[in-house]
Amino acid sequence: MVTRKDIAQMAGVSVSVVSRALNNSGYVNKDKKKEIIRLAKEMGYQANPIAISLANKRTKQIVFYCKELENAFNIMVYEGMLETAKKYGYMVMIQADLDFEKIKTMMVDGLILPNEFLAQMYLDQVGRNYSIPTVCATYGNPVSFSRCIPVVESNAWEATNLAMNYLKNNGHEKIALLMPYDYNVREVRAYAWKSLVQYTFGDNIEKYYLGISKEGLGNDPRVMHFLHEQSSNYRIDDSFFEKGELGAHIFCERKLDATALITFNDEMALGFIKSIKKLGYSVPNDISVVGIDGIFSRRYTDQILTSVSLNPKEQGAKCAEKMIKILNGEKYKYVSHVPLKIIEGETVKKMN
Amino acid sequence: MVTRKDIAQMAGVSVSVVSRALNNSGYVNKDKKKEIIRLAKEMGYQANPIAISLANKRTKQIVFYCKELENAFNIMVYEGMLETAKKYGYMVMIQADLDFEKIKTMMVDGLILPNEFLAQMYLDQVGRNYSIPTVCATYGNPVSFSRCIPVVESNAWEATNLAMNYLKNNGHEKIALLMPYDYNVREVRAYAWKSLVQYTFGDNIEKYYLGISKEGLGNDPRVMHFLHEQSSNYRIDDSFFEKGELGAHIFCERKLDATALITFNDEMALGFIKSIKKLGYSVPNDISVVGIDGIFSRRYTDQILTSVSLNPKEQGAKCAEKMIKILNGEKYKYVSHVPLKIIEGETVKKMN
DNA sequence: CTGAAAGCGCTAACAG
DNA sequence: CTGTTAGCGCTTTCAG
Repeated sequence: MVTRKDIAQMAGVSVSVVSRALNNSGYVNKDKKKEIIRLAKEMGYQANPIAISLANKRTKQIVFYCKELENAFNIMVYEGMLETAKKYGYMVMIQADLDFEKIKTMMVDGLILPNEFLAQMYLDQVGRNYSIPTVCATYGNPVSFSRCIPVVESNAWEATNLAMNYLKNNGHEKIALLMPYDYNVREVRAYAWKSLVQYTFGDNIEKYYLGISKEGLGNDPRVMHFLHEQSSNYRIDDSFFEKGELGAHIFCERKLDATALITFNDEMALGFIKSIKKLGYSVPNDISVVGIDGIFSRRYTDQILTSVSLNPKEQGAKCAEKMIKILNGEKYKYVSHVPLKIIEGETVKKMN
Repeated sequence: MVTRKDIAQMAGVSVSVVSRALNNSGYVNKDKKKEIIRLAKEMGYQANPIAISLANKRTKQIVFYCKELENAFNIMVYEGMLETAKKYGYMVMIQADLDFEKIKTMMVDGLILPNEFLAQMYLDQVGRNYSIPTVCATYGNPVSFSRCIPVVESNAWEATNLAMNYLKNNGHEKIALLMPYDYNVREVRAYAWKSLVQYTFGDNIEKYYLGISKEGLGNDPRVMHFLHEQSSNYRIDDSFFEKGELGAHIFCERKLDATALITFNDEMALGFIKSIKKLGYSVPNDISVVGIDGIFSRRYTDQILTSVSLNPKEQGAKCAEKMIKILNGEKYKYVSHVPLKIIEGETVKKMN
């Protein structure tokens, strides 16, 4: 490996001069500069990024600490970061091995977390005696770290409201909710839905909440194979789709008279739609479905899924932007918001 | 930031002793060692990975240089790497910004490339005057770098043969091929298919090759919007699905009497199936479909897709393993192979 | 405009 | 067993 020292020797100058020439900083004789640059090229010189980082105390690298990469949503978030960070000369890498200890050994300037739950875990596990500039993508869920980590929020509460409004405007009254959690879990989509359907469903409300989880379904054997979930530190979470499928069965069994359904995310919607059709329902004639996410798998179904987009790409972009502001010591807002929008598909029936 | 020097001062020893204690190397007085470790914890010491890397001349990091992350196949490859590398104390990160120059500024020990085409581009663009241990996942395509980069091959030629055999065993004779390339492009699936159907189709062979590309379809306006493809350095390649959809239309227009179709990958199969059903065909009654990949989106369609799995996870694992052998200076095979297998789904009709 | 020198935080002989 | 010393490759004063 050729170093600046080698070039200096060849050029008959000192390393400082070589550094200044190559970095375009400080005074260097024009001719010498040219010669140095020429030599560097000729000798195939490549700056050692590690040495630079050690001296500068910054790496120009940011890590996105995210598992569940099979979920296109996260990829879209990453894509947004990547583009924005690039503009500022930063690189963003994905690190999917969720070993929090390992994060301390990473050569990066900052850390971006994909949701508030992970942020909470992170703070609990390593937050005490370790700190690196951190930004978190959030979804409006109630968490306690609110004041510790700057966030970029794509509000799932609002998203649920949007979905509800859209369905109501299309004449739907009885709207069920499909979730991967128990009825009692504090989740913002559930809050939004509950407050809006309370009057409609009254005491029956819980029936219209399809909570696909061990707690929610008790000993239902069909849910038991989702138990593997907690088992491995890193796993392909392929269960949203399956949970959606199971949701369809439960929907039938409960003989729900809902004309529409909102799902936790698009993946669950896809699973639900596949199974509900097999069970003899037609989408959207018998049941309308609205997902939340806005990922491109929406297109996979026979009818393109109607979804509330959480705008993952913009969220990612804003995360990167905020991170870079922090690293540059610039002013930044503690909380920023990402606008949402309905992406109309073909899974909602117009009742009016 | 507290350093080993600080700890040394506190403990009244030299940095070497601290280093030896913390690294568990060389002789250190037992009591002093304990005290040092205690102090380190108490003072919240965190080793600086950059300094360690500079001194050791290795980072214990590997980069997987891969765009098209929205394609679950690549994610599965990554997942395999991740797990294997972890066992050996290595981290694998994804870098999706395909700026080859940037690769030189990365603080990693090795580079894994996702396919032979990218490897070719890499060698052409930066291979001359830069070199870092590199491993490439390949698919049996004819490329010229064979001697420069160790590869882990999941052979798509074999996969195509497997698919053909499977279809033949199920009584299919006329088997079409759906590809994202022109008929004349050198691609290994096409080779395999051509040699097996030549006798069946004779001069008509080209009709049964559905090549969804600008060159293949000439001025067909429906293919024109795929032209954006070359435009950006990083892009979400969402076009396989759409190309599959277009493939269905062309299939109808050509009034093909094929009873089965093999597709370049699973994504294309999903697109094809969605559209061919809209055009009034039933899958698998009117047309059987076999994909190549074995990704989990297979499940999204009403009938689970039958596919030849290229075993992405194992391929990724082997890539990581080979890389680590190289880095450790151990012996390794230049070419390794990944076993393939048919994953039966519901998209192939038994004709016999 | 240039070069010597100190330093980034850690490793690894090697003499004691 | 311990401490000194000389790096790793680059940056950045600061005196000349």
